[in-house]
Amino acid sequence: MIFRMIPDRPLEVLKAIVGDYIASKEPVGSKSLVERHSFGVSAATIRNDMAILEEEELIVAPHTSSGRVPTDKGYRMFVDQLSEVKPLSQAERGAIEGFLSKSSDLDETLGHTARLLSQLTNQVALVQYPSLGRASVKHIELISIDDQRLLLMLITDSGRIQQHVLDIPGGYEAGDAEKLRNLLNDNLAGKSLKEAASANKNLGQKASAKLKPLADRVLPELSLLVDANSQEKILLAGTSNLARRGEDFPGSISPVLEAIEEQVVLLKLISEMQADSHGVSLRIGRENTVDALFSTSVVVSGYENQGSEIAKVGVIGPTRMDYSSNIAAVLAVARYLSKSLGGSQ
Amino acid sequence: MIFRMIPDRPLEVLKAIVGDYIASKEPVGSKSLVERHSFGVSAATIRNDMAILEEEELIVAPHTSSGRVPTDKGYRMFVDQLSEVKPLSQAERGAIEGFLSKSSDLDETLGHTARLLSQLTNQVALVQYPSLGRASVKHIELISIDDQRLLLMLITDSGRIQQHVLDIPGGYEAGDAEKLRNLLNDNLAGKSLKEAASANKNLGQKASAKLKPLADRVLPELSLLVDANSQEKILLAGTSNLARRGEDFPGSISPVLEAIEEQVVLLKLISEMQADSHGVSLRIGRENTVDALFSTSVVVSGYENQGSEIAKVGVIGPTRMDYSSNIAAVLAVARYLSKSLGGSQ
DNA sequence: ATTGGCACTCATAACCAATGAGTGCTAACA
DNA sequence: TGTTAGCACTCATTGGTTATGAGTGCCAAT
Repeated sequence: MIFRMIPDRPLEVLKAIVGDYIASKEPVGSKSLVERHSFGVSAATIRNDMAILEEEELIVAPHTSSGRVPTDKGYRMFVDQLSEVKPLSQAERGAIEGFLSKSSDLDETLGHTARLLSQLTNQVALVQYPSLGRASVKHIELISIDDQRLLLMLITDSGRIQQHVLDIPGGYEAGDAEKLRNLLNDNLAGKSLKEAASANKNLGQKASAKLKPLADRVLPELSLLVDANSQEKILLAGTSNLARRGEDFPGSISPVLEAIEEQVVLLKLISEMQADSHGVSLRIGRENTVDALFSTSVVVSGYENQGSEIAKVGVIGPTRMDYSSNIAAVLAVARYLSKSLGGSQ
Repeated sequence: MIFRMIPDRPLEVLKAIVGDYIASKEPVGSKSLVERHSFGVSAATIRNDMAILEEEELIVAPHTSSGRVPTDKGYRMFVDQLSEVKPLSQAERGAIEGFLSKSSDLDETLGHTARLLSQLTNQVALVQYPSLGRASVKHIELISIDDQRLLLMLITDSGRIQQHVLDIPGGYEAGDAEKLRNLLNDNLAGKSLKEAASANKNLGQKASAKLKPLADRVLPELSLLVDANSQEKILLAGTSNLARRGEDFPGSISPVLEAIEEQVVLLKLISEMQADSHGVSLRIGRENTVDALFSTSVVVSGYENQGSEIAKVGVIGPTRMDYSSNIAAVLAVARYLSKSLGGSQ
């Protein structure tokens, strides 16, 4: 919603301010602006333009007589204007290619992805585990731990492995576990988790009388494993990057760290974010619903498996970040991650 | 190695200095010392004692005329003198009891442990995954992902689950995977990983001709999974606690964060640490071999499964930490973790 | 619409003096 | 010999005062 049309030059000035401010960390004034860019007009003219921008709350002066700093709204307008993002360097492409070349299991892949993204952007990287929402059952395994314990495992098509140790108070027979395992796989394999959850409920009846007690114990636990909401998970990497940018945060960085360590908060936040036409979604400063993140921006993009988005990757950093390169990096990593998963699962 | 015997009162003074400094963050002077403790002597006398301590490099004055601060050596002497540690509060005991009541799988247990310990101590908590060094094979599983892919899983008696996705370029038959799985379990289950690794090498011959190609592909990968050194892993929690204590670190906390995020560094460090008679081991300041950790102290203790130590838990924080309560917390958590694992695996 | 000129603001840095906590030393004392 | 009081000295911290200068807003001229 743009209430007033903003003329061209002021918009260019905004871009210049954002660019200079990101580079210098210093509020930028009209004079330094004209000497660093070739607007072809004088500082006074730029000042007039800046007055317009200030009127629209796109920039603000920290104190009466100092340079200007972009507001959240200013950053927002800046990124919305951003038509093409800064392409990655050859070295960066190389790094991405290199890391995904080796096929490995999901845990490793996501772990590497997180590290890669944090190194690429010098921000905190976040990688969400594939949501169980759209996943389907690849395999179910029941493994005997001892005579009173079973390990229940669920493997989804996205490669996620969920496991849980079950106490079977009365004990069980090895053969029964084997039979139940087969029963489960025959009935649930290939089904989406939602289907599986409901099918699971009716499965108790299919079980033979002998199998019944064990099934009654295992099936509810399986339902728990299948419960998508309770199984969301996020991987973080490069939190030290936050610390290095400590000056960018008003008080201390510790509330920020706390917030992103609190998985629930972060999950809620990124689940609210809807990708725009470029496939990327950002929250700038106070657009974040979480107080502790009011001075940070979050950039995320979805990654896919078999054509449908299964989770998100992204970075989180100070609002004063290089949006262009961060967006590029997030997009590239998301794309490569999709490719890597699509090819190997 | 104590070169000179230090008389009793100066030692008491050292304890008082450490205590006051931990509480106040301020260098402590002779005057505040006599008024907060009842030494029964005057400030001038305390000053003489302090001169002795300074002579021995147990304390140091930040600037010519200011209170004194313990050196690493001073902290070391302090903790070595520490006969009994501060017992945990009822609430703290409750928290520990509460958390371990619910049995769950290893991942969850260790995750909870890390969070618990970080909350208990307000420091960064670290929990090492059970080392594979002394573990034994509980179960091996081969699960079909698709016709060119197998998921190889290794479950140890400590509850650790290692997995890896294998490409089988030529494809394989479902029956063969099943047979190989049985062969592996029959020959390796119950063996220690070291035994398994060597037994594994000879297993190729036992495989029937038909099984041979698949076995040749799987067995080396299994060896990799069994390789104890490459599979070490550490869980961290509460890194935001470091940030809150930011003032305690000279430059920035970011190098510290970097160092502890670098698992290899941390693993090397804690593997060097040998528990003392109380079951706890600490590195104070420059005793740490890692430069970035020169202003931190590390407190670790081992936890056990079936009577033998399998890994370590601990905390890491500024040298100016409350050693007494942190040692108590680490010890208690390690003990309860041992109990929890011993009872459930 | 653009520009040069100008008065004004205000954060920052520099300098200075006052304060006071804390020390080391010495001489007296038990 | 160990302890104490007294005293001169150091030096980080604080507060106040004063430049400095980057940057602004406004206005009249182009």
